Amino acid sequence: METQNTHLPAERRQLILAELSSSGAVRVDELGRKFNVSEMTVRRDLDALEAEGLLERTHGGAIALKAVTGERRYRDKDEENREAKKAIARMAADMVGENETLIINSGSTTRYVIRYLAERQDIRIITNNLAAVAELPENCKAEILLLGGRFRNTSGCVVGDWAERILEEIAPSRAILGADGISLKEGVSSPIPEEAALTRLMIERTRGPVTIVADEAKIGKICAFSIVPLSQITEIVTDGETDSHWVEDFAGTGVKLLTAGKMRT
Amino acid sequence: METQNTHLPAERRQLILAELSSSGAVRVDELGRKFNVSEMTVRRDLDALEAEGLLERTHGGAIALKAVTGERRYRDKDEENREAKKAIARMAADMVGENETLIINSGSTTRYVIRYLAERQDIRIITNNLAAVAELPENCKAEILLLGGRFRNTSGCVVGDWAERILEEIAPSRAILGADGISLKEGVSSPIPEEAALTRLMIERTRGPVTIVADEAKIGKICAFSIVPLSQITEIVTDGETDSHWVEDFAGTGVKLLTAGKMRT
DNA sequence: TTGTTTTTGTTAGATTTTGTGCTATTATGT
DNA sequence: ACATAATAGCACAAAATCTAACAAAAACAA
Repeated sequence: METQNTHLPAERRQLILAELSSSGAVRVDELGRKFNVSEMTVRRDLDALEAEGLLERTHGGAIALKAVTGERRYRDKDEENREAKKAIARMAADMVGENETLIINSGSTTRYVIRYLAERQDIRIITNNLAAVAELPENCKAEILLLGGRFRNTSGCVVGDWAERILEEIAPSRAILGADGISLKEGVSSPIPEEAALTRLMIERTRGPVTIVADEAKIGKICAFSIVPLSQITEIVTDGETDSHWVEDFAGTGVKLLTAGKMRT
Repeated sequence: METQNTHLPAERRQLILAELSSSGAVRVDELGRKFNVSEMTVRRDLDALEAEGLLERTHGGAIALKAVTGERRYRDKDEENREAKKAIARMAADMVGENETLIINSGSTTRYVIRYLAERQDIRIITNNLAAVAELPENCKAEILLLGGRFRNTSGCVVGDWAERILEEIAPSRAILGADGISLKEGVSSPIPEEAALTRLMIERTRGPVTIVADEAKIGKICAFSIVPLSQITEIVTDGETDSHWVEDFAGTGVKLLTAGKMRT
């Protein structure tokens, strides 16, 4: 290899973090060879990064933090606000009438929606939420139709062309959708362009009510990729913690704002 | 490739936990071979993990804690022949060249194939095997494309029209397929009509070799729904337990019969 | 330039990890 | 029951890695 290329210390640490997040673990000796520095220098880098809480130091190297990377992923990432999300999901699920065909997108709140609705015999669920489908119990009754496409590991869903083309042949009676940002001026938004595009298409294809499920952390937030303005939404289901200031502001938009209480189940 | 890659102690313990949560139990000798360390080292790892309350130590290995194991479903159904399936999967995965686009169907053996191949940066995997995709680790490198369709809870896959229509636009370079029945006269077969139809279409679309993975329990079996005759198959990978009588019979068919030994990696 | 600070390399001793030989214990089959 | 094989545990030595202190090199400021 060619590198007498001397990296800046800070640059080198960034590269270490990048390597770590892609492979899960790094070794002192490997990094030393890779950057043409002594192992002592690598150790100092790792110690500094650990002091910043960016990795976990081990013998011989370092491993990624469990909370960030470790094998559990979307399984407990939504630990935060779990009870609120369950309450929201339950309320949204209870609004579904008999024999409906639903379209549901990815996200941790919609995962609970799917879990609740899967117990019903009379409905069909169309979704790109692979994580939700994979964890359904053996005895689930609803008909589940999964959209195809490229698998996004980080959010446990599929996106892309295949899903979009299938969607164009479908006219669900209702949509229940999660979103990372809900804002009065900017409407509904997502940090992932492909997921934003798919959700937008889901809304276009829906011929009945469009319900957004979002816990209070999402309210007032604006993400990089806009999905639709609020005018295209029928109602928003959120939780009791939502700032009353926002509740008032929504009053003028024509969008119903429903508040779910705490869960018991 | 990374076979003699020496893992960090902490990394190795994480991998042991991952293995444990996916298969429910691990053996000392297997782990020793897998990581190229002595059995004593594995025992020390397991003891340390038990001291942390992360697993339960047993003779010959360790088992997952019941509380942690939780929801698995099609995860432990394949308890039978698990080692044989892993060996078969490893052999089939090692046959894949660089930059290939693979089509892989549902089944427990193919789940291991996907797990192995997902570590490779250079390939694309197209599959209807939802169970396999859902359990992939965070850092998997391959591009994963999931077919859409109706979710079959019992086998953890999708089937039906959507998948078939997408397939018609694809020409993968190789197919690695599981099947429940392999017979000289009746060829490859499946007990589920929809899965049979999808697998047949996968074979039709493949422009390179078609590999069937099947442990010895499937050899000689005939299921209700025929997929293709043996003449359409390039090779079959099975395990060492297969009756030598069958091995001879296959000799005349022009289909290669490959036998995987016990696991090492 | 000069002096100061930061970064890096080297050394030596301490610590951790690992492997091996050996005996004890447990599992398995007859 | 017994015998046999597999597995576990202990102790010690060897290897790898860590820590700390000090020195050299580079970057920086005046």
